[in-house]
Amino acid sequence: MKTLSTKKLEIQEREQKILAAARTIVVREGYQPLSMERIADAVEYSRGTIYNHFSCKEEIIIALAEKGAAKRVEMFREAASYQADSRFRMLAVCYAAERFVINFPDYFLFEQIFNLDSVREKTSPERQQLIHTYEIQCMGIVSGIVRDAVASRDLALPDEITPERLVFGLWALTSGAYGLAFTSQSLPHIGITDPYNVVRTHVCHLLDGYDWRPHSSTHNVDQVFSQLEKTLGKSFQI
Amino acid sequence: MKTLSTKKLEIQEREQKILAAARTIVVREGYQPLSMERIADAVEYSRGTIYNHFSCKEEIIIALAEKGAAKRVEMFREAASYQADSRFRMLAVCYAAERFVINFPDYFLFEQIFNLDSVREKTSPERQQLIHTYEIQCMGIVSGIVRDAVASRDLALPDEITPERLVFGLWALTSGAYGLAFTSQSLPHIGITDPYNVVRTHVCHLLDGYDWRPHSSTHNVDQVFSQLEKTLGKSFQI
DNA sequence: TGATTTTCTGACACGGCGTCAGAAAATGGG
DNA sequence: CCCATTTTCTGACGCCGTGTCAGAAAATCA
Repeated sequence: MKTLSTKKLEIQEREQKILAAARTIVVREGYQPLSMERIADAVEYSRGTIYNHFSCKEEIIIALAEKGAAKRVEMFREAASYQADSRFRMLAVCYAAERFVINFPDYFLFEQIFNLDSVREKTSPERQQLIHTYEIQCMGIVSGIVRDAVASRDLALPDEITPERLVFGLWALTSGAYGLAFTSQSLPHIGITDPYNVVRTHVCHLLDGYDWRPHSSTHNVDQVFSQLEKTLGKSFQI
Repeated sequence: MKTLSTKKLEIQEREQKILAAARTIVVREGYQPLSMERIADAVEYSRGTIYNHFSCKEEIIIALAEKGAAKRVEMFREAASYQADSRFRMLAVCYAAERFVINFPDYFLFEQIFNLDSVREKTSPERQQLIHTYEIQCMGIVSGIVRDAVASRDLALPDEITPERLVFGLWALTSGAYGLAFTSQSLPHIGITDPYNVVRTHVCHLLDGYDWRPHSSTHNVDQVFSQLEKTLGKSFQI
């Protein structure tokens, strides 16, 4: 009975080892060299054994994308629980989104790969559903802050804008900017060397556009983010 | 001499045929089934001949991404030349960006595929440079409008915001939103069935956040876009 | 210890990529 | 029009990565 649990445990652990190995390869060498062979070599099991855990390479990608999504939820939750006014909490979540891509660029990459139809098609609906759930959770956290803002009169949304629509805008702005930060060659050419700062500025102006109080002019943006860095930065490591 | 030019012409035309065939396959069946074999079958030449034109599959992708980028520049140019105030012209370009992804979703997809490092790595620096140039042109058009706005006192940019930084924000917002519109399963779940409309709204509010006149409140947003649809919509077809 | 179940392995078939020697077609001078 | 030369085209070949599966190895259990 003892040995049984030993064996079962070994198998369970191996799943994580496989994912860790895949992640390491991608971090060190990029997506291109990621193959079952390489992973098998790294974990010192045969390719066949890997296939006992994951039915194809894409399932490994999606499993890693899922881990990343879970991590983001965790970070968002912590940021949103900040004891401050609604606007500050909103910026805290933006900070979390920023740290996520900076601290875990590989997770960000896995998400992008997973988003290609040709990859997603090959993955199990169950895991797709799970990622989807994490996405919904993130949006729930952020739209919750928007609702709090409305409730506390920090924000009066126009009729055509639901909290979810506002969230979508912020989501698009940040994910678009971080995507560009990774892929676009043009940014340095037009003098943008600090895309993350630009996002911060634009988020603030977008919130100002909706007249979300307290207005940018009353709070120094840099101060807000350096406070966030001090208080949240540490727990976002690793 | 006549036959020579005939042959040379045939070869030149074939290049376009190959690209058209690749595009058709992707439009009809997606990226996954795109292979040199399939393309060769479609154009009725052997695989070897295809390799005389393009050194690898990725070169075909990038060539298509390049065509798309050229198309976008053309659309942006037309939109920016609209005879109207700076804010209206800005919205015209946003409309062009929107029509681009709606009318040519495949070009949008090729760009996204090209943006993956693993794909881009395999392509020639020359073509990468060309796409890069188109990107710069688009940004030049948009930042030109911003400069016009500043010159005509429709807009007073804060010190920390250059025209390019504002452009980056709009670019991130739109490309992020359209990317999500294509890939995210979650949008319908949170009641967003018209992402393009949401983008329009957010762009307007972002411009309001920068106090770009005339302010949203004085111009009906829907009216602006329906006018754009009437005047630009037709020339953006095909 | 040996029968039974579970787990692991690597050889195999398959499919797509990129190459290249030789076939086929085009060209051009006589 | 013919044939030598050049250009273009082809498909068989080698390579690599995927996913499978029969049989080997290990674990379990009575």
